[in-house]
Amino acid sequence: MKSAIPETGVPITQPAAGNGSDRQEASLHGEVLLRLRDYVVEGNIPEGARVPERQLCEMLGISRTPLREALKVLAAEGLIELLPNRGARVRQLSQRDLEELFDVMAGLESLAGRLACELITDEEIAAIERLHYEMYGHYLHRDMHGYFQINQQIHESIVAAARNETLKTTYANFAGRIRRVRYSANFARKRQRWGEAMREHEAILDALRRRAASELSDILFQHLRNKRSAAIDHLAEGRDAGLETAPQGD
Amino acid sequence: MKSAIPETGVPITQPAAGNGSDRQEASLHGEVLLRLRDYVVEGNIPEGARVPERQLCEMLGISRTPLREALKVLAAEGLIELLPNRGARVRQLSQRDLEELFDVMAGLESLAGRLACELITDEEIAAIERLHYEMYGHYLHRDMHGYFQINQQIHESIVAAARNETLKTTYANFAGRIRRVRYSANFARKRQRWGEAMREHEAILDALRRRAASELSDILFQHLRNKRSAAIDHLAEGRDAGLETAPQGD
DNA sequence: AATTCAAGAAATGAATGCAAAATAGGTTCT
DNA sequence: AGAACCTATTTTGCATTCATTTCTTGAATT
Repeated sequence: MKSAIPETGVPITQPAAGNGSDRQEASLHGEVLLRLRDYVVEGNIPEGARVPERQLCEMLGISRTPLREALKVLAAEGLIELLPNRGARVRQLSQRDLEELFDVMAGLESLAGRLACELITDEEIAAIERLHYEMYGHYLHRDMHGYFQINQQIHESIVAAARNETLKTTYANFAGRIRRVRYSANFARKRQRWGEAMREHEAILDALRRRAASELSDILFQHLRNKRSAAIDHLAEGRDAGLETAPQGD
Repeated sequence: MKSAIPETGVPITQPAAGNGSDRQEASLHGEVLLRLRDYVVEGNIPEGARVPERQLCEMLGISRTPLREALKVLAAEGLIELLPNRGARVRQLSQRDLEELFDVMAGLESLAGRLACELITDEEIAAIERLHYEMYGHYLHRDMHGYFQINQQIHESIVAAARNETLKTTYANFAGRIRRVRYSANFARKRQRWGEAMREHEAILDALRRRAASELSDILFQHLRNKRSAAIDHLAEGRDAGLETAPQGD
């Protein structure tokens, strides 16, 4: 059979039992939504692959009703797409889609920086500085993975400093959509681009210290724009080489 | 007796039959989603009011399954909230929520302006200029309603000029969330603020003509920020005066 | 008279059932 | 042999049904 889905079937026994994150959802639908979202975001289903309801139901140990509700929400979030009478597919992002998503992310981070300048505390800045130096260490050791993680923490700290939950949620949504690509995009960085990124980060910190809102906004946008280029280039190469993440199974 | 919903019950007979907008949704769920979203955005249900499923089902002439799917999506969009075992309520926006939403809108428009500078054509700018002068006419005649409409068209034109469908969709989503407030916020404009807004619009056009991305980004953000202040002030007054829940009827 | 409690009614959350559409498989025709 | 067509199976979309939970209402108690 053509099950595009690995049978990581862990039925929902207790709702959100014992996980650290503050997932409050008590309803089955909410639980399914969270699990499915993670499942898709983490790339467990190949891009463009069909997602048969029945199989997911069995995997999650629920009936189709709450599953279908969750699918509708995920579709609204842009993670999957629903083909009329043909079920759900994991959304396949075209190059243009990625460009658009990266630009929106850039806009959101740019906004976050602007807002952060208004209320950020010296302590928060100090925390970001510490992250920055930690990241610098990873840079020096050419530890790409560590660098990537800290990098993400820095950007998240800036978003958090914006003190805008709506922004944070929206940012998280978009981040989820491009997560896989983002990851590989970071690995795609050439040495040269890596050095650039470090310098940009220093400029970000500098602007943040001075609470220079407009300037920080510009720098962040440009920084993300550069990331976008790297990511798109990388993806284009990958796809040209024929390793598009194809619908496994045929 | 406690039906918060006016019985504007027009059952769904033909799916999206004969409406001009390109609502393609062939599925019942999609149709319900579009109708319900409009219904809520247009303020037909008072803020904070319960949205009984049964009543909506009768109103739309459908069963609960597709309705509940639509409600889940609307909740994900932030238009309504779902209380476990207690049904759906139209989301009531706190002052803080509004501030956050306005700021995110400001960020999105700011981004739109920045992106627009990259590819906008002279014709598009000319079109916006025409709108601007038309709006100026409304301003001179103190025609608030006309002014408001053109104003919105201008902002939408800028978003369109950004050539980013993802941004456009996201923008539309947030615009829907604050639509009611936005409207009354515009009416709240004092003469003085109105004049300011006109000047800001001129600055926007100027920056756009020069394709000055960063500058336009700043101006747009500030412009929306000022709108935000007006709106929040207005709302605060209204709520203090006790007229919180809203327009229903017209 | 007010409060508390309880039983019935109603509404929600989820599962099941049914009709229509799509897919797969085999057959026929060129 | 290959393409087109027709039928059987699967899958989807929606309605209906069932089980809990919440709300209502009325009676009993203090």
